[in-house]
Amino acid sequence: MKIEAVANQYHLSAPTLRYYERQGLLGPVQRVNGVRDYGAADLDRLDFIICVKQCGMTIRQIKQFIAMYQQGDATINERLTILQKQLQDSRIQQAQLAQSIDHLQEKIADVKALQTRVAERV
Amino acid sequence: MKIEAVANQYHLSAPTLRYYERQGLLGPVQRVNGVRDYGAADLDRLDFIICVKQCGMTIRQIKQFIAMYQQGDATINERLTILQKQLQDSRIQQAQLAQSIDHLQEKIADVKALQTRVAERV
DNA sequence: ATACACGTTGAAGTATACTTCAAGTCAAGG
DNA sequence: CCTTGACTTGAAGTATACTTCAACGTGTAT
Repeated sequence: MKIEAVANQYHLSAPTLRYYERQGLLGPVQRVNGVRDYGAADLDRLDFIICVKQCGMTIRQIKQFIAMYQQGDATINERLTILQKQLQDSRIQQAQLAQSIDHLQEKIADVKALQTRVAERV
Repeated sequence: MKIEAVANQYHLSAPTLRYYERQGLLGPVQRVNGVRDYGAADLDRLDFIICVKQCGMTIRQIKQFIAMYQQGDATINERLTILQKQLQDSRIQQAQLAQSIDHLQEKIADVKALQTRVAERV
């Protein structure tokens, strides 16, 4: 699979994929005549990257995690700890977002009430 | 209320509060001998800023919203539209986060299973 | 064979959101 | 009086995550 196809499928840009690779998150991806050809393993990895990124991990943290992954089974406990910590943080983030959404909804209700009064006055 | 007290209460730094004010999000806050003294209205506004920021609005967008708010009732429909759009976006964001958290949980389960097998082998 | 689409690289540029710094003011306590 | 600590300002610096650029290579269609 070539870079633009991957970019489209995963809703990111080709430069971003190259950037991820340069940062050591992805690949090195196999080249055919110098052109990247993403395999199943690359796509699985990309899937993981998008997942933990959405969960709040930075590029640097993902990079470190990938590096540990590449060290093999010796790092498995540490990796598990990192992921569990990240899960915990993500849940906090999730709770805060839920709270802010509730808050926003209330503010919208307030503005709506105000809007009605303004409309009546006109 | 002085800047450090506000910063502590809202879990952000004094420079951030000054930055927000410089960006036109907050204030202008009243000064007593040149020192900021945050009033109830300022704190309400800060509360709003933190809410919509958590919901995904950028500083620039909040700034524009505040500017519209300061234009008065004439902008009320537009403001309501912006907030409703933001609520919609936040819910999408919330759904994506929930999905990524599920995804992460699965990955953790996988690593755990692998960890068990590695431990047995040792 | 030549144009066009799509790929490559390294380097520099951009956007966002702060943070840090230097230099100074001011009120309270020893 | 003078030091200490918290505040002020404008300007410059930092971190993160990309994006854009320039110059060039390659495979397919006309």
